Amino acid sequence: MTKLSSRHLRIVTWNVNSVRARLELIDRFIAEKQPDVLCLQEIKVQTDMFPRKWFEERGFSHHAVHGQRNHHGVATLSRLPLADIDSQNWCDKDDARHIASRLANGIMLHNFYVPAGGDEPDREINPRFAHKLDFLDEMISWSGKVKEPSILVGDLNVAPLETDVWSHKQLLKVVSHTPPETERMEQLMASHDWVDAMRHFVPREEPLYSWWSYRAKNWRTSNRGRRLDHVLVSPTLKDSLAAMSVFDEARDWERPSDHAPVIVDLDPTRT
DNA sequence: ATGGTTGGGGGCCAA
Repeated sequence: MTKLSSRHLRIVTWNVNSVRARLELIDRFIAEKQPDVLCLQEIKVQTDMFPRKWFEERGFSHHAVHGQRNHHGVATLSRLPLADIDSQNWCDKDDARHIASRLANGIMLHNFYVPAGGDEPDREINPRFAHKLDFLDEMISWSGKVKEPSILVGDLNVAPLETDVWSHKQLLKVVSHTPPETERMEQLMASHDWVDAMRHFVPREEPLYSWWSYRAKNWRTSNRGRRLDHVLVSPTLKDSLAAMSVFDEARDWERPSDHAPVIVDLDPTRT
């Protein structure tokens, strides 16, 4: 919007819950916030049906898309060139849950959609929860080999801190905030010394959410949110962090996603 | 303790 912010590299992560259902929302978001790189999750469309032209018309001519029918799917759309586009399978499934790409300044950008894990937080009776824990374990060992400088974004479906949920006590047995998940999140952070870019700007004592259930009426007043979306940066990128915001206004727009976009500005002179 | 909403797809399942 301002000339000042145009000096920054603006990266956004947003679980849109179907890209095709959200084009008007994304259009408005692009116009208002002028992102440079959009990392979307849950695009819910197969790769060859992704609306590439629609994004090209809005200046996002560089695409890294990993989609599938029905579920999941991730896409990174950029105004700046993307190189080394790569995706891989996780937990020996061909779910579309990850896409990697490299920005011109050499930063590797990893866009993830971690399994939600179902309702029952018991891996013995809930295979979805078992899959989620296995996926996180695989991410932890993979992350230990990630080279700097990298950025890991996405819907990780884990709210790691007590202040990342509306009630720590009431959510301890609710999938997304159980000890086996939050412990794995800690291990993931330690595996690369990732810097939590959101908490870099908001003290850990303060509530910070990025998702509010569709099922709650008056989501803003009841504010039963969770921080499921994350932006992690390599230690060498810490000094480039310039600003962060959860754009919760978009949760109030017509036909919203249940996730709000998370916006992070980097100072490219410090990357 | 329960139910509440949304999207994809083609009839309930996943979130």
